[in-house]
Amino acid sequence: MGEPTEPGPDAAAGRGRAALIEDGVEFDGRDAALLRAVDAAGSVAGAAAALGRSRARALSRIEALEDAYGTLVERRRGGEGGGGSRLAASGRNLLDRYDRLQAVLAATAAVPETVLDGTVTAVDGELAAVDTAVGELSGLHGGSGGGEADDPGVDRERVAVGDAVQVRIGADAVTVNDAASAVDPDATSARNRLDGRVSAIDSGETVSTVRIAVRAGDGGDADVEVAALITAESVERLGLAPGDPVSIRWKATATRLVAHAE
Amino acid sequence: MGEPTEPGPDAAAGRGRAALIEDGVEFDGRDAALLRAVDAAGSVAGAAAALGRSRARALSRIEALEDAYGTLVERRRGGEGGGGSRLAASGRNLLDRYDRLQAVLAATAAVPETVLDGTVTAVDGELAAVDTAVGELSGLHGGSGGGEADDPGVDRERVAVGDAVQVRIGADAVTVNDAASAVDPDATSARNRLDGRVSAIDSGETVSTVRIAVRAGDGGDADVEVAALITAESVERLGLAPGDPVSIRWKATATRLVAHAE
DNA sequence: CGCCGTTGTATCGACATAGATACAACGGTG
DNA sequence: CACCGTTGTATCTATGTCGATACAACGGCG
Repeated sequence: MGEPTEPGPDAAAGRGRAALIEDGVEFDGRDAALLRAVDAAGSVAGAAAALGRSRARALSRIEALEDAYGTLVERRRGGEGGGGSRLAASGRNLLDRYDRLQAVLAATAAVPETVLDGTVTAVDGELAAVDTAVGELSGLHGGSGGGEADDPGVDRERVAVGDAVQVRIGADAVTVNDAASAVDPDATSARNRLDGRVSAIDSGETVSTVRIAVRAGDGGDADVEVAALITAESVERLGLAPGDPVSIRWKATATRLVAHAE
Repeated sequence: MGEPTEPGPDAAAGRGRAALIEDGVEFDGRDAALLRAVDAAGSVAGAAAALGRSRARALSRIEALEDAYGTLVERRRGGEGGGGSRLAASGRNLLDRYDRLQAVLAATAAVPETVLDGTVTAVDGELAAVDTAVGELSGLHGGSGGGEADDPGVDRERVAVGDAVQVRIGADAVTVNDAASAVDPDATSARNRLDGRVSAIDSGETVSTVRIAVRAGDGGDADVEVAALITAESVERLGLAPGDPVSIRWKATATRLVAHAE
């Protein structure tokens, strides 16, 4: 218990693919490309040609999507140019939704995460407290809406006291504060707080990954490293350098608990 | 430009499905269920039977996965009980990775987000500044790794000055501070900061969604509402009530820019 | 040595999905 | 009224995936 999993750039590595689901119909990148092509070509026929796909199939695919998502494409036959199709407003919204989902997925692949093993000590609604090597942390469990249609196995929505879980802390959610000028803990909504020392700074073009070594309070374990994504400007402004004592802070609502396999 | 998109609980709604991708091979919920069943049954044959799937197919699927992800299942034939299979450590890691991805996806579906339309005013590496109705915000663009295998259309990785984009702010990344005790801006790495007034509080069991109305500086537009996920305890501690002036703050690295579809 | 249940491997058919093709319907335009 | 390119609709075929089935190889155990 409380064994820290090595954080690292590859902890969240792995590209992914995401799809929206409504009424059992998946909207994936292929569908997004189709809608975009319709928008660009002004007709389903032109879109199918541009994508090298069958026109009849493209049309029936759009109809299948519309059965689940509502009107996506306004089609008109006959008339000027023989007719044509335009993206409906709701179709554009769906594309935006997909793009944002894609952006989130790309971010989780690109953003380092810190993963700590721990055991649940208390559950209060959507929130749970977890005992880890660096002390007690609190985070959200279950997406309360992320039910899996194709994962009828164990329900991994809820956790219970005593469960072994992984605590996932996205590096983009961790705020680094100067240890000296401690912020009044009552003036902010950020709840999880740890003190540590900067152990390494990975400088990117404009964004740096700062690794903070936190003393493992439990037993004589090695230090746990927590990653934080910080703009290079902030690194400069805070004058961060390896060895500096800092205080890190992140919101419980940005912390996810995942039921650990085993 | 600067038109605020209505934030709301359904802004990020929509269930999703995610899959890891390596070497063009997708690892999805079905594969995760298979690996979990192998772990539980101790044999591929037993797992296939438990899932009602073909044993031969299950085995060949595992082989296909192992071609891309490395050894996942340690298989042994002959011997006690005729042989059997165990999940390899790397297989367990892959399952954990998938579960975390799934948790992130479920979270994005459950967590409200605020979406603002804007135009890019400056690009500096992975970071970009965007002009919106509530002033200039900075955020990350592109996942630099979220390339889509099935989306060969426009490259939506990079943005350029002048591009219309959507700024996505996850409610779980927004920190609420008491307006009175302003935090020293130089002591923290959080970069985006806005002042506003609490307009509504959606109290959940232990987590509340606080909506903060921010005056649209640009023109006479209506106020923009930004959502923040806060633990109920923090709401209590800060003594938040509708009408209260607050200061909100979130990290540029937790802000995503999405190229807007026209 | 034979039994047993498993891992390997190969083959066949069912099924779903996609492309290919053909043709009717539509409604501005010349 | 004929022309045109599009939307609808139907049908056939190719392809890939999955289940079903069959059989050889393996190795501990009685």
